[in-house]
Amino acid sequence: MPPETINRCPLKTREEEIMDKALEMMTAQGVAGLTIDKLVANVPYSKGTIYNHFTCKEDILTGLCNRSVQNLYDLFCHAASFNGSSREKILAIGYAYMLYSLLHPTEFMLVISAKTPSIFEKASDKRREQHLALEHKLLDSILHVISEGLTEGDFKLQNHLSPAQVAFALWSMCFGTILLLHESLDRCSVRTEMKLERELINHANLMLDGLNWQPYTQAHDWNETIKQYKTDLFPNEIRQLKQLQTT
Amino acid sequence: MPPETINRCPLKTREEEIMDKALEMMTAQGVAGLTIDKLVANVPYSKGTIYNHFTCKEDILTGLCNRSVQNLYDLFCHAASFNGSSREKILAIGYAYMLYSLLHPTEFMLVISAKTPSIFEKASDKRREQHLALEHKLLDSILHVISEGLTEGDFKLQNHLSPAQVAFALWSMCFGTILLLHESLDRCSVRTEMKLERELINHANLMLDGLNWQPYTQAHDWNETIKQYKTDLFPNEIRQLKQLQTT
DNA sequence: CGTTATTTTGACGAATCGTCACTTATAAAA
DNA sequence: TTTTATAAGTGACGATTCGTCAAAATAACG
Repeated sequence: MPPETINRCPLKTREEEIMDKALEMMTAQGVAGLTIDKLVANVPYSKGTIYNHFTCKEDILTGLCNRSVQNLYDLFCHAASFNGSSREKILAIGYAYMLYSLLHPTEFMLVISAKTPSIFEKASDKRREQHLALEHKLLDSILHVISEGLTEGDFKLQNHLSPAQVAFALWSMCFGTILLLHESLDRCSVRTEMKLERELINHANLMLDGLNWQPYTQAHDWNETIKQYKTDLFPNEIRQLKQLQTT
Repeated sequence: MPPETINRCPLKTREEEIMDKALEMMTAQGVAGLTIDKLVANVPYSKGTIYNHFTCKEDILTGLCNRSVQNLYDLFCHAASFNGSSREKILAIGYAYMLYSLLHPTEFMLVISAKTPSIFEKASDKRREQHLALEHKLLDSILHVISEGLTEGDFKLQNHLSPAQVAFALWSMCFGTILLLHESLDRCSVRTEMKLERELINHANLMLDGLNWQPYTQAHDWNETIKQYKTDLFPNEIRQLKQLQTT
């Protein structure tokens, strides 16, 4: 018999260990900098062992992506706990999304690349299913705030929009904005004049106004709300971010 | 002396020929299916000649991406020529963006991958500059419709938003929506219940309502406008799309 | 200790990228 | 026409990289 009880736990740790090192290498040398051979050299296991945990390189990437979505989910839940109106909560989720993309650029980019057929198709079924489940969870956390807004009467569904459609509208809008303005991407021509935080808030407010989600942009001091995000809701993340920017 | 006048023209043709074949291979076998060796085998030129036109594989991808942005620009201009209100024109641009992504999925995905540092950094300076210039042109075509809407009094700039910010808001929103709902991406968990055309129009209308861009969603028959897009503005594209879907 | 089941290992084959020394083609000069 | 200079084309080659697999190491059990 093989080592059962003894190895079950270390096995999980080892998987994390491999992913940690892979992420470290990618952060240092870009996605293309991750090489199985180099990874083997930086990890106390051999190539065969790595291929025992992951079916291929793309499987490692998808695994990292999943871990990332889980972390993002946790941050979304924290954002939804903001002590304020439902509109402030939904905006906080968008803000959390942005913070995450800035704090963990490599992982954020990974979430996109992992959606690419060339990567996703090669990943193992196990990690693929995991990914879909996690994504669902993420959307649910947004849906939760939406139903809160509905029950509190802060906005009404119009034009035959379902809550899921509203959630998706907000999500895709944040996603597009962050993606196009992300530092990790080589500056688009627009990038020069645009500041991510400002534009994200603008876009979100435009869409929330379009939804007639109270209070309107004009009827509230949103700068004050954002200040609260920074000081009360995400003080740790803001501090980390400042640290990151000075180095 | 080398062949000057005689070769200058064929050189350009040859470059197109190589890119055409590369695109064909990628459409058939995915982005990973494109291999220099395979490309050499499918083209009447040798590897050395290819490397004479392109510095590396990534340079070919960026070249294809640029060609794609140019085509998209042409489509945007056509959309902006729609015979209707400024809001109808701006919505037509979003619709054109979607049509393009459906008609040329490989090229659409390329526009994203080409923004990835691992690709963009390796491309030649020449193609990088070209890319930025093309992207600027693309944004300008949107800006043009925005200033039209402003001069016609269909909406007003509010909250200190500049025309460029409005253009960017609309662009990034369309981009995010199309990207997340694109067939080329493996279905997100949301994908199942969402239809690209419907959601794109929804999102655009939400944002345009937020901008107070007249006429409001409720005050106009947008289904009729979309029907006009299909029959009057993009009859060829719609036909091609139907052909594509039946095969 | 010996046997059996499992994990770990790294050398290997296959595929791919990009280079470079050499060949071919073309046009000006003799 | 022949020669020569220069550009363009070629494909064999070295260098990487991926993923496999037979053999070695390890652990449990009799």
